[in-house]
Amino acid sequence: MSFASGSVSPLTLNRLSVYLRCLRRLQSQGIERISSKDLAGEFRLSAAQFRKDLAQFGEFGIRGIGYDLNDLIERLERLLGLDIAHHMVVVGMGNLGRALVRYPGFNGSNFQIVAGLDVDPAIVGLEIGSLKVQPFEQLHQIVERAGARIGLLAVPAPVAQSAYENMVAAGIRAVLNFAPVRLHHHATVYTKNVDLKINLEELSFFLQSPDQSQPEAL
Amino acid sequence: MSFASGSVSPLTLNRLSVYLRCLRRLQSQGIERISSKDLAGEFRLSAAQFRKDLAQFGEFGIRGIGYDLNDLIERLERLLGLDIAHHMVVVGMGNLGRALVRYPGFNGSNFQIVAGLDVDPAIVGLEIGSLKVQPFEQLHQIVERAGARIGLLAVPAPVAQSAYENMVAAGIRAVLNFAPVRLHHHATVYTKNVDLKINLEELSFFLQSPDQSQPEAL
DNA sequence: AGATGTGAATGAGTTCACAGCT
DNA sequence: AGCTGTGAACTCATTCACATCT
Repeated sequence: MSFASGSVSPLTLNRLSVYLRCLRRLQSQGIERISSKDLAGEFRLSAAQFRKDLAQFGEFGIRGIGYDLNDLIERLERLLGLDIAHHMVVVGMGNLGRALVRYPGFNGSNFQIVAGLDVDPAIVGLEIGSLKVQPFEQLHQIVERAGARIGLLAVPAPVAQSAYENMVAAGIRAVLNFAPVRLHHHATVYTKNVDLKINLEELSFFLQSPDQSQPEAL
Repeated sequence: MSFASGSVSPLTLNRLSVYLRCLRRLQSQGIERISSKDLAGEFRLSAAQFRKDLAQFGEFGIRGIGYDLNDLIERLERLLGLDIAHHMVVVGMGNLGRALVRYPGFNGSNFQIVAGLDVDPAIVGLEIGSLKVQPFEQLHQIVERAGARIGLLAVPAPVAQSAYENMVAAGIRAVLNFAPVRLHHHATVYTKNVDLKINLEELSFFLQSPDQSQPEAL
């Protein structure tokens, strides 16, 4: 593989995930081949955008025919790095951290939570799902031993920055930040925010005008 | 208020939420006035973009001086509809639904979960946080009585569409969908997806090339 | 004929740079 | 002098329309 991954837009990338999901659904229905037009019709996507998105990474279809589902799915999975297992650690085992550990969507996926950590001695040692909460001090060893590269940051806002820095120091290479904070983030660690309140505030804004509206995207 | 809210980009809107958060932080530090340049410097924002974003809604600053924090915060809150209480219902009280109900970030905010519902009789009746899980059949009455306009959809993927339609029928006006599904959504209901796996797959992609990278945005 | 892959055209979003106010 | 508010320039993203291949 050899694409300057820094040059691919997150928008494109997130759509690839959506495409993949749609394709798998069709595959599970026994379908083996589809055109961009039919795919778009089925899932309200843009056929042109589907083709343009793929075009960044090579040729995937057969002119005059369409796309072979098995082939396309496999190539998209490789493209997104879903052909290898990703070990993740959860930092902060409050309500959110626990929900993440128990999240059934990870079963049968290539994403796996290998440890949940917390600083609070009252939480350390608890059994959550199949994991025992580990003390935060052991972050470095755990990350190293488990080969974890992804960290899910689920601590309270005031301590998020400090926890983040510990994660970076421990060798974590990508972070999903659930804390409602603008992290001062390390340049070599891919850091993405998932912020519930920002989404709610967007809904709140649109609730003010009682006209129809659709965001779409993601 | 009178802006065609349909014409405001979610990008702008989400940044307004970020600005608001940053401004509150400064306010809590006793600061009363700030320039766009200083704000940008403090929180790695773009000063020009900050001004442009605000410009869509009127004039907020004083030329030669900057912005009055109290005034700006208050106006942004009104703008986003954060001056009124938002009642929310959670549909699907599995792990995620429970975490949402217990989420401490709602305390002291204008967002409040007034009910959690589930179809599973084994879950109905459970006490989660300060709520007792209600049977899904009562959705309509609960929405009506509580004046809930926002719904948090936290059911398994296969039943998400059907649950969504029930929510729309019950009078919900805006939905945050946590299920990994492309909903066929109703035109008059503002529907937004929050998708953990899509975010992880984005991280996965970038983990493949070990160069530095930053997404930024939201 | 039919669907892909792609340059060209359009549209959206961001940054620049400065006029205008305090 | 300093900072806002904003048209103009630019960059990024999406859509169109067609040449190209099966």
